[in-house]
Amino acid sequence: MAEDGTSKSLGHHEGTDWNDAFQWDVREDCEVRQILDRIADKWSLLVIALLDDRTMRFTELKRMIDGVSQRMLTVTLRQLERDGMVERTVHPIVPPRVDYALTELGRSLHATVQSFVLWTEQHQEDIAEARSRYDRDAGRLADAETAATGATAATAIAAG
Amino acid sequence: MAEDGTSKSLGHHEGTDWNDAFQWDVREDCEVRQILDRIADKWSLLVIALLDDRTMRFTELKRMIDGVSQRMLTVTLRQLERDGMVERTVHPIVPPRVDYALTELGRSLHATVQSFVLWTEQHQEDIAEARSRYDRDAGRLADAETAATGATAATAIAAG
DNA sequence: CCGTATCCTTTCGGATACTG
DNA sequence: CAGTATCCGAAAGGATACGG
Repeated sequence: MAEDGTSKSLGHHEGTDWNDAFQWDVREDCEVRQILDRIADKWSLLVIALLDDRTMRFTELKRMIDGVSQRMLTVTLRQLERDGMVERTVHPIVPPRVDYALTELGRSLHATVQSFVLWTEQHQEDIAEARSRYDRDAGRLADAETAATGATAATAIAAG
Repeated sequence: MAEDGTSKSLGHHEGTDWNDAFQWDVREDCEVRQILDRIADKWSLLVIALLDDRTMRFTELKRMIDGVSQRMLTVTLRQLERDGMVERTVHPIVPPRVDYALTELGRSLHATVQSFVLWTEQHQEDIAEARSRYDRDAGRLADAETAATGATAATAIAAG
């Protein structure tokens, strides 16, 4: 493993190859972060997923997601509309009818979302297993580390 | 792995193509949702991204992300460790040294994350543009819809 | 039917202080 | 260095009531 502490600064992009020198702009104002926080929130991905199938009305979406409150569905749809992901069509009839559809931008995101969901489906058992293991072993390091430090504290003195 | 067929009500439609009959398990207890909420939170993706490059220590991560508080970095790392995404190695020396590395599971996620980030980078201008447009036109529907409903309210009566 | 407005609870997350 | 514990403000999000 790498012993040296050659920490590279992430403030600027130099390497363009993601596999070699992978680095984001990790700052708070990074746009990738902003956008990701938006579309990866509690409901957005579900809305995108459902709308990729077909155009839907407000009540349809609300019924199909059915954990969502009226307020949050409205907020989510407004955000997605603002980001240019969904298009909102109001039909001026007496019982109002509003249709929501994905834009081209929204459809292009769906392909990526799909791969994400696929990964999750493929690995959910691994994760569940890892969690069980972790929860079962909780508290094991109290013993282990006390013994370890007691044995090596006098011999292993590292420089700050 | 994952050759179940018991817990999912997803895959039993004849149209297994995502483009045709796309549907998730949209419920609250959907595991895809659970996992997605975990890894798509404020810091997890950044940690995964940085650790894919190489093994890092706690302070290194803290310095490179540098918007994160000590508390949140610890919480994030514990969650990722619990989910089997990162491995934590404690060296029993006097100034404690703890290394964090991605597991195989974590590395497999990185590929997907990468495509996600790529999409965001490619479309961030479109999104910024859409937002400007939306914000500029805020309030336009007050006039438009008032006029529209006023003209059509008497004639358009739709059934419930 | 499709929202908006308000209230209120829960959660997130930073600041700080302390431990080994 | 690498945490843990506690406090507290901010934000997310549900419930409800009301409006067009």
